[in-house]
Amino acid sequence: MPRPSRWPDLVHAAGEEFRERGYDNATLESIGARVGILKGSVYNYVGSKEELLLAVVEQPARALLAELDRLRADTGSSVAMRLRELVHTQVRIFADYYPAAFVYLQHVGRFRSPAFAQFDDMDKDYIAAIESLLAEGVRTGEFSLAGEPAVAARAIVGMLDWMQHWFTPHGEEADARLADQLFALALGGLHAAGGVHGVTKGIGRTAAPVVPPGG
Amino acid sequence: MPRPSRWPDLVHAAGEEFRERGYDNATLESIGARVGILKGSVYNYVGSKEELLLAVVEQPARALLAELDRLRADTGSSVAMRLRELVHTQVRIFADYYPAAFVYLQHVGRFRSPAFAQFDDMDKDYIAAIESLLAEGVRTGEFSLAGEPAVAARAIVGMLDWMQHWFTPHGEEADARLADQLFALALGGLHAAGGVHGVTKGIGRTAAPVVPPGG
DNA sequence: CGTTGGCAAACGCCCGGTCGTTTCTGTCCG
DNA sequence: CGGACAGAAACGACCGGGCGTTTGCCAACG
Repeated sequence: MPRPSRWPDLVHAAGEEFRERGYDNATLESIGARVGILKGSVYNYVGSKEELLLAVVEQPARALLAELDRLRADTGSSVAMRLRELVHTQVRIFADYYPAAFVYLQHVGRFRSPAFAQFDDMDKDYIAAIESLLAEGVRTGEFSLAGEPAVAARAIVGMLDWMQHWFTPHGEEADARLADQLFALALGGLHAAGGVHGVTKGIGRTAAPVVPPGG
Repeated sequence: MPRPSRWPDLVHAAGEEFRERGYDNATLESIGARVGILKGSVYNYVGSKEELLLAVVEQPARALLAELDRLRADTGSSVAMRLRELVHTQVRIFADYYPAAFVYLQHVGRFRSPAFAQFDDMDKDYIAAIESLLAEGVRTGEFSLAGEPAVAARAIVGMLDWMQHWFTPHGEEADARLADQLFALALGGLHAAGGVHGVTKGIGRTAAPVVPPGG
């Protein structure tokens, strides 16, 4: 039996351990145990615990970054189609980088070390991009949003990012169906937020912005 | 100058510390420092660190539990109005119990100690209640949901619970406006998810459920 | 025989929790 | 008025365990 370097196994084991217990509660002993070695031996492959976290988080983060670039580059499709692409891609990332993507979400915005600052920045870029995407939809009249794009963007991001608490991959097809459902919910909310439905009549006339600029 | 017991101050300080650093990274020394005493003195008021977490999380949890009861008891109003009430109440809880409510959300579903098991149970009840609320809306024809109520419920919960990453209280009025926006987004998504909009045509015909029963 | 990679043990730090001691305050007597 | 006393509350040194990290040693292998 060939004995490949255990680095990838350790990263994978760390991802699962971080997801189940959280980075702080996960121990190198338990991570090592997953690949059948003791914690001291882990250091034959790993420089530090933080390096493991970085490795876990790196791949989904890069995938998300690529999606961000794609979203910004795409100016041809309608806003709805771009949003659909966004939702589908994010669900795909959850499935493909499971559970690493969940570890990323658990820690985003809370990274301490400067080595992770790029991820926090990326997160801000991501929400800003969605925000301006929605603003574009309003500007071009594709839908009419009574509220602020900042709120809608955060609602959509929340819907997607909260998936870490309930989503498990069920194959490409089922995951795509799920993405469709989420997309329909998101897009419908945008269309309806113009005040179509009677229940919202007379409310939501926003004078002052409700989300601070810093967000 | 009267010298009240420092228990409430300590709970408040702990709430802020837990929110900013996370429970694990927060130290009794830093919590004590916030009220001007050393960590040894903290134990004049506090039995353990976990007791502090319990105290922080208790009040917002009770408020949420009350909302859950209210939601279940209310069978007179329309599903939309009940959903509106739900959204408004949750935003109010965020504002009133800031930052304690955020600490609760950070830890919900991840509590280790049996003293916190009740909260995890409550969380499950909460999402189940929303799920059956949406199912009722479909049954009575108030809206037509092509997807599964389980998905829509989780999308709404995600939208609300993710607020921990961006919401800060801005006064009763502004917060209510924000709740209205969120409600409009949620309700619109439900109405539209029946397949009203052309973009969703031909997709989202769910044959197999996409969220496992255990969720 | 050198390299690889495993193990066991130890180190050092952090932090929750304990405890003997001090300091302050207010009250009760003489 | 003033000294004795009690209780509250703060201090700060210390303990013990957990865990990241280091180190020394040894077995297997080419």
